[in-house]
Amino acid sequence: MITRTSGYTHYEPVEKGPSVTGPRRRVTQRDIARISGVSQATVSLVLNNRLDGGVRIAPETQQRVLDAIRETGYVADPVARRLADQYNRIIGVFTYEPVFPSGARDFFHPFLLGLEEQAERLGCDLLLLTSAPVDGGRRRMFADGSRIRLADGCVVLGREVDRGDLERLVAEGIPFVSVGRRDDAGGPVPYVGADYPAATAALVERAARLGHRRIAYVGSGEGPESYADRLRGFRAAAADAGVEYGRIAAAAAAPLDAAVAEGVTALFLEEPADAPAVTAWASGRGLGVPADLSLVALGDPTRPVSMDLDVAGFTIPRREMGRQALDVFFALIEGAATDTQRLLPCELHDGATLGPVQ
Amino acid sequence: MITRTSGYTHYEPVEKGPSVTGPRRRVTQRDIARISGVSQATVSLVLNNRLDGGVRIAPETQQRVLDAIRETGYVADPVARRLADQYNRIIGVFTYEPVFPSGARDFFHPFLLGLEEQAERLGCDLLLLTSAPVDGGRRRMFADGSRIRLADGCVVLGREVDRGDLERLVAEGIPFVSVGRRDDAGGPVPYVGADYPAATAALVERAARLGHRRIAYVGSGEGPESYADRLRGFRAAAADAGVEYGRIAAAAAAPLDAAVAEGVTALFLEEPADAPAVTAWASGRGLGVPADLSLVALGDPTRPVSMDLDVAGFTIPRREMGRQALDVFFALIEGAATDTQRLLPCELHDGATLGPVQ
DNA sequence: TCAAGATGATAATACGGATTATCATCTTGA
DNA sequence: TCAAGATGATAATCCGTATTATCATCTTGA
Repeated sequence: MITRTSGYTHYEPVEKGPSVTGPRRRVTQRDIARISGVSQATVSLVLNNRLDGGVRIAPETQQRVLDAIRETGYVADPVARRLADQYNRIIGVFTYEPVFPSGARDFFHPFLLGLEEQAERLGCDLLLLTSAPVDGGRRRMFADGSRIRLADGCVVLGREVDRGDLERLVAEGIPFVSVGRRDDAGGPVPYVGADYPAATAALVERAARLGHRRIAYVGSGEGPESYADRLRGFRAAAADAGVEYGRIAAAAAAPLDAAVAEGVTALFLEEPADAPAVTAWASGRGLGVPADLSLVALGDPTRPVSMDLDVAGFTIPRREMGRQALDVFFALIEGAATDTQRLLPCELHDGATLGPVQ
Repeated sequence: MITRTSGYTHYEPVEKGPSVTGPRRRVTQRDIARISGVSQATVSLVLNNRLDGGVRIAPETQQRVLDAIRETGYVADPVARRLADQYNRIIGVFTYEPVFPSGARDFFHPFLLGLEEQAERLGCDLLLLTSAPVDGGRRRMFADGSRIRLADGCVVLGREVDRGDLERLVAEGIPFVSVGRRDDAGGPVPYVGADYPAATAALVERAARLGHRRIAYVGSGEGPESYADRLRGFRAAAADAGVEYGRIAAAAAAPLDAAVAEGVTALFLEEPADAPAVTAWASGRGLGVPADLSLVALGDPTRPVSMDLDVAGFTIPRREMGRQALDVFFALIEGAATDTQRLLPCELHDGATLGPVQ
């Protein structure tokens, strides 16, 4: 059987009806050349201002070409440029989940805000790789007919990123930057992440200063790098401060009860979204927060309407991460020497759930 | 002086340092051809399964080619593909304001949601035209070096769209669709809009049935098409229902006072975001809502609004508008016969501010 | 036996732009 | 007067793929 490796479908070859304007043809350098009475090569040279080397074009000729360009509104076809040249100033944005989720409290939104802001500043466009086929709820980066190479490279967003995809990006030498720290994948992965270890450690220290002697990390501490980073920071800081610590696998009633029974006085939630559930559990047990038990969310304090509690935690600098991701990307492309692995500091948030031990 | 018309700057031609993997060259059809001892054309033919017409390739030959493809992991370069074809399945998204505003209740968000959803379904990518220069707070569509022609066409978003830009889009035959109804611009403008007249009329009729005999439209009724549409629907329905009506230029205290003095019992707000201000004014005057005065918001609030009042009005089907915008766009591209000017119904929202006249 | 058809594959070209080698033509200076 | 250099512009080629026209070679039937 012959499989279609390309996976690409043309627009329907429907015969176009009698359109008013006729079939739109792009204005090409050939057209500009014809209009201004020069060759295509000349147009290209003028356009790219490549008059440095041995090439020279008379000022009047240049002007004629530029005039024709202005009149026609000519713009170089980025696809052609990409083929001949190497870059087209299009930066792909790949996400495993839809870029625009329906939830109002959108996780990706701030990242995109930063990306867009910087893209505008740098004069490049963002290509949302929406065409990547979705398989089992997640987009596939390298499916047949993958269009990821349309752009100069890409920014990878996602709570959890496929290891294989990263390896392939590295192996194929496709320039890319991950938003969020990633472990090596057959080579160092460029990223701009949040400094979870430092932020978590700072909060642990704060708890220690407030007199907490037994604290617990609530969560798996594995899976996405961000989870592992939190746990790592937690452990290191607790050990440094001489605080006893343990880990609770999930924010369920049984393990939480056990922890409290063992004298734990502060809970550090890997997943900030667990805060409401834990609060409800505490309330059900008659535990006052922070009087009897302190609560820290290791990430952005999520405050749904249902919760009146101002949970202590830290803020991930999402917008700035987006911005710097593009900076790193350009540094990669241009071969500039910069740190291509950056961890940005998080802003600590005091909140009202971390108090002294009674 | 030579001006750079293209606005395009190459990435710095900096010499890349000694990379570990070296510059990996893509595997091309030529490579496959060499490996399997055939011509590049044969590879392409096998790959695309174009063996229907006069072209024939022996099964064994096909197998050799397919084997080589499998061994090398060859993937067609989408860029070259686009060049050979006419379209690149990239759809530009142009907005006059930043696509990702910081406001939580983002006005554009639902539109983009629909666009992304449909783009994924149709297998095309969205190009956010972020490189368009901003001039006086608004993006310029046709600035020098505009990259709008970079895509197969574009979707235009924005509360208010520049007439000149639309005319140029029409004149140049660039396929495009406006999200939101637009007046003709040197030709019919394809759009997917909200049916403001119908929604507004429905609310007017409802007020009439509730006994209101004097009602007022609060707003300019001009500027964006959406304002004019609301006023038109308002006038027509009021006349039909035999209700006396007038217009108040702005949601300011003086004209509102005057209206009430003249016996107006229901206010229809062109700009839903004015609701809080009007509510505050009513409360200040001791007017009960809806006991003494009914209030209707003609649409969704465009600005984040915090209000305890559940204002009667209607919901703009933003997500669906985004979806159908892409449908219309493809219909244009493919020359399919469809209505390229669509008004989608809004969903009426009862709320608690429209009541019977006491 | 040989023209007509079938079979299998390729050369050539297009797509639009970037780049290099090359070619005219014009100045100079000796 | 004429070679050397300066000047201005272009032809040719490449990038990777799709497509069409064309070309060999082999069968077949009368």
